[in-house]
Amino acid sequence: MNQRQFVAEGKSSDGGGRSGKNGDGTKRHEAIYQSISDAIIEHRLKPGARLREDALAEVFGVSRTGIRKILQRLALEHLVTLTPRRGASVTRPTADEAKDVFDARLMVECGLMPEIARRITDEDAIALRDMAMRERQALRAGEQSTAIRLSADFHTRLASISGNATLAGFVEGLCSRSSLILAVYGNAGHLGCESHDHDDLIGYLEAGNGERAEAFMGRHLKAIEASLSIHVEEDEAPDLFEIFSG
Amino acid sequence: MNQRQFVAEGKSSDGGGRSGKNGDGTKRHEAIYQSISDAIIEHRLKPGARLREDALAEVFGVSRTGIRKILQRLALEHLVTLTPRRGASVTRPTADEAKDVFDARLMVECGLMPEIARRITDEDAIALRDMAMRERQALRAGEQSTAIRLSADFHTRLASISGNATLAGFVEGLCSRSSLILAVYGNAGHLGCESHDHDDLIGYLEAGNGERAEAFMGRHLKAIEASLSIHVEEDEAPDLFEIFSG
DNA sequence: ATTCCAGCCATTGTATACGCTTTTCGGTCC
DNA sequence: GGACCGAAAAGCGTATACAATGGCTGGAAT
Repeated sequence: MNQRQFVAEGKSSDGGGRSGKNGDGTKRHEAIYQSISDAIIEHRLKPGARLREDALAEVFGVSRTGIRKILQRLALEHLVTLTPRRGASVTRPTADEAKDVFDARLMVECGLMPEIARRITDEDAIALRDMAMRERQALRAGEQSTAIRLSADFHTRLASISGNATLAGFVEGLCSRSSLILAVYGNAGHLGCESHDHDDLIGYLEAGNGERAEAFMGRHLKAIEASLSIHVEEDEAPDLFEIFSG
Repeated sequence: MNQRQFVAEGKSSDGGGRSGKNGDGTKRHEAIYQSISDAIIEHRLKPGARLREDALAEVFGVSRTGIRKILQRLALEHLVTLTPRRGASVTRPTADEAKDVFDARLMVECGLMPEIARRITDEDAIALRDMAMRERQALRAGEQSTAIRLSADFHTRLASISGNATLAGFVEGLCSRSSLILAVYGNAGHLGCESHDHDDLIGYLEAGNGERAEAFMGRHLKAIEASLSIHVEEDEAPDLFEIFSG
C-alpha cells in the first residue's frame, strides 16, 4: 500500500542532498500541484484520505514548506480539507455542497453556451471531438479514472472557449469538485457523462444554435446530478443534539 | 508616507520578542488577512502598491512565514499579484479582466435574483436596507472608502441569501475584484452604486418579483460598468513587436 | 472486562537561517 | 557628460529546527 504512485522524478541527478536549492522551484511546485490535483480528480486519492506533509515531502523530494503551500492552495479550491491540528485530507463533499456545486454548474455552464456557440472555431470543435472520443474509449476500456478526468477536461475546455477567463476558471474548479462528488455519491458503472451527449453538444454548438446547446447542457447536467445517490450519511457527528433535544 | 495604517495590535503585552509562539495563530492570521484585504478593497492600498514581506511581517508582529501564506491566498483571489522574484503587489486589473469580471457578475448575480426573491426574509431585508442606508450616508459624507466597502458587502450579502455557498463565495470574490477595477478605471465623484438603486432592488425582492429584480440588477451592473473609463493603457510592454512589425 | 488516566509519540505551526537573484548605486572609461 | 560595468545590498525562495498540541497506547482500578 505504499503510495509510490507519484512520479518522484530523478532526484539522483542532484548528487547528494540540498545541492540545487533554488533551481526553478516554481515550475517544480506547479508540477507537484498538478500531480496531487490529478490524483484527487482521478480518484487515485479517495475522499477522506489523509495527506501527511512529511510523506508528500519525501515522495516529491522537496521540503515540507513547498508541500504546505500546495496543500493550502488545494484547500482554497475545496479539493482538500485542512483541519487545524490534524493536517490535510481529501475533501469529502457534503450533500449540500454537492447540490450547490451542481446548481452553480447549471447556471454558469448553461449561461455560457450562447457565447460559446458564437465563438467556437473549427479547431475548438476538433479538439473537443477528440476529447469526447478518448473519453468514450476510456469508458469502454474500463479506465474510469481516465474517463472522469477527460470528462472534467471537456467541460473545462468548453468553458474556456467563451473567452471569459474568470468564468472559465470558476467552471474548472466546479468540475474538479464534481469529480470528488462523483467519488462519494456516484454509482459505479453509471458514472460521468455517458453516451454521446458530448458529441451531440458539439454538434449544436458548431451549428451556432446556442439556445439548443443551452437546453441540452441543462438536461445533461441534471441527468448527471440525478444519477447520484445522495444518501445523507450521518456517520460522523450523529446529531446528538437533535436526537436528545426532543 | 509610512504605512502605519495597519493596526499593529498591542504587542507590548507580549513582553519581548518571540514569547507567545503558538497562541491561537490561526485566528491571528485570519485577522491579518482581513486587514490587508480590507485595505485593498477600501483603496487604502492602491493597485500597483508593493507589499514587501519583511515590512508586513514587522507591522503585524509575525514572521514572514505567516505573511507569505496570506499573500498567496490573496494572490489566488486575484487581489494581489505575485511576480516570481519581485514579490507581491496589489493587482492592477487589465481592461480584459475588468470586462470578464463584470460579465461574470452580470451572469451570476442576475441569475441568482429569482432564488433570492423566493428566499428573502424580513430580517434579510432589514439588514440590506441598513447597509444601503449606511452606504448612502458614507457617500454623502465623502467617505469613499467606506462606501465602496459597503457596496461590495451589499452585493455579497445579497448573494448569500440564495443559500448557495459556492456561488455566494464566487460573487464575493467578484465584488472584491470590482473594487480594484473601480480604483483603476473609476471616475472620481461618479463611483459605485449611487442613488437609490439598492433600495429599489430590495423592494422588488421583498415583493417576490424575481424577474423584475433580475432585470433591474442587469441594468444596475451595466450602469456601473458603463461609468468606467476603460482606457487601454499600454504603459508597460509597449508592444515593440507590433510597432516594428509593420 | 471495560473505562479512565497518564505519558509518549506523531504531526503540524511558526520562526529563523541561508542562498540566490535582482536591482540599484557608484565609479570609470569613452 | 553619458553610458556601461561591477559590487553591494535588498528581498524573495527554500530548508531546517524547535515548540506545542492532539491522538494513541499502555496500565491500573473499579
